[in-house]
Amino acid sequence: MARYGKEHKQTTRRRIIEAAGRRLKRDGIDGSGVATLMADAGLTNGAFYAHFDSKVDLVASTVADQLREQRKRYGRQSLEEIVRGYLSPQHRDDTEGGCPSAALLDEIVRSSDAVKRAYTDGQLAIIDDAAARLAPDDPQSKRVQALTVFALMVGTLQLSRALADRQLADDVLDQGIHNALALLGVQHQG
Amino acid sequence: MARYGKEHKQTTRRRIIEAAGRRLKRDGIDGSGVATLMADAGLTNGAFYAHFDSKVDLVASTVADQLREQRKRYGRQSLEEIVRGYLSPQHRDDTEGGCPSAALLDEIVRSSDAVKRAYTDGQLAIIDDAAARLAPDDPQSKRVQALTVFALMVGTLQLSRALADRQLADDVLDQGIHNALALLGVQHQG
DNA sequence: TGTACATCAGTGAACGCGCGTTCACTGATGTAC
DNA sequence: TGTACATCAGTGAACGCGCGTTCACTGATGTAC
Repeated sequence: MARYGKEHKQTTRRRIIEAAGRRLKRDGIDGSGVATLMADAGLTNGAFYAHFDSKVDLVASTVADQLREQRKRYGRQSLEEIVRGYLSPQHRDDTEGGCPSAALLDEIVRSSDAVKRAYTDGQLAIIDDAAARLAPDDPQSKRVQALTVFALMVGTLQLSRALADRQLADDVLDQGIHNALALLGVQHQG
Repeated sequence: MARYGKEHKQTTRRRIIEAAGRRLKRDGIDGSGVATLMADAGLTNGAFYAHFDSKVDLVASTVADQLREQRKRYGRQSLEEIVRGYLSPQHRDDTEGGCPSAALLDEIVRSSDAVKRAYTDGQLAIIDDAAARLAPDDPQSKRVQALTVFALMVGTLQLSRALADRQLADDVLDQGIHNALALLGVQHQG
């Protein structure tokens, strides 16, 4: 291989992390091997350790990246748009492109401290953004509420994904939107 | 080994399934090997296939058993007791003795159809019990509500487990109890 | 009552395989002269 | 401008290990005589 500009290696690292985001959410952490993760990025297994210390290092970096991207996306939407998008059939049917919490939360809980810390830090940043919208003058007062509404959304999406009955799964999403908006005190019709 | 009474093999099977319930919730499905699961039951790996067709068969049987036990336990409690017990610090800190949904839901979603079917069937039985309490004359009308409140509880417990900040994790549980009881229309103080 | 045999739950070694990780090597490019 | 060399991202084979699964064997007991 070639000697590239100094940005090349960083670009490759990003490519690995982005592909890993999709793969991990699809097959789980334990279900995704290093060779597969590298093949997804168009590379072979041997190059992995030039970019990451270990698989755990990649997982922690990927979780952090996923949450950073999610936070950026949510910054452009209203709380109601976030709730409606989150609890949509499209999101339910797109695990690999969707919320990392819904796909990986209970595997993250079982993971090493590095992964848990990356998750907690990234998630709380998203939560604090939401709390700041609920109470711009005292965000701290809305932190727990924002967390529990997010928990409701995560659990509802997971359960909707587990239900084989499509109609029931759709009804659960609609009821989840209703519950989430009610707890947020957001006005809505439907 | 000996030739035992005809109930002996069934007893051993139960022992494997009960130990597997704890191990799977602790280490996850992919994280629990057949040899470990058998050692937990005081046996060696070779005997496994005298009791189960495959690891998937054990997982499906264990998920079904876990939900059957959970349903039985909930039959002796009021809805408010269930909610308060579910969202207690004790339950959060006892993953291996606790709710199989909170520990395994997103891994179950990724599993084979046999495991998903065992999960859906067992979970809906619990949900229909709850719906029958909410509206004895028309349980069907409360099914979706019962499902979404359960989803809230699962998501809240998972998130509480992920948070390193103990105070915040406790506050999330308390707020979750408040939200769940409010959505159920149950009177409560606190 | 005593002996020979059938039963069968459980043992433990082995199977091929993919895991995370290591490492000697490759080869296209930028740099030095 | 042309050649020799240093760089270093990436390759691909190999490591020991644990995975799910198979199978020849064991040995304590119940049954037959």
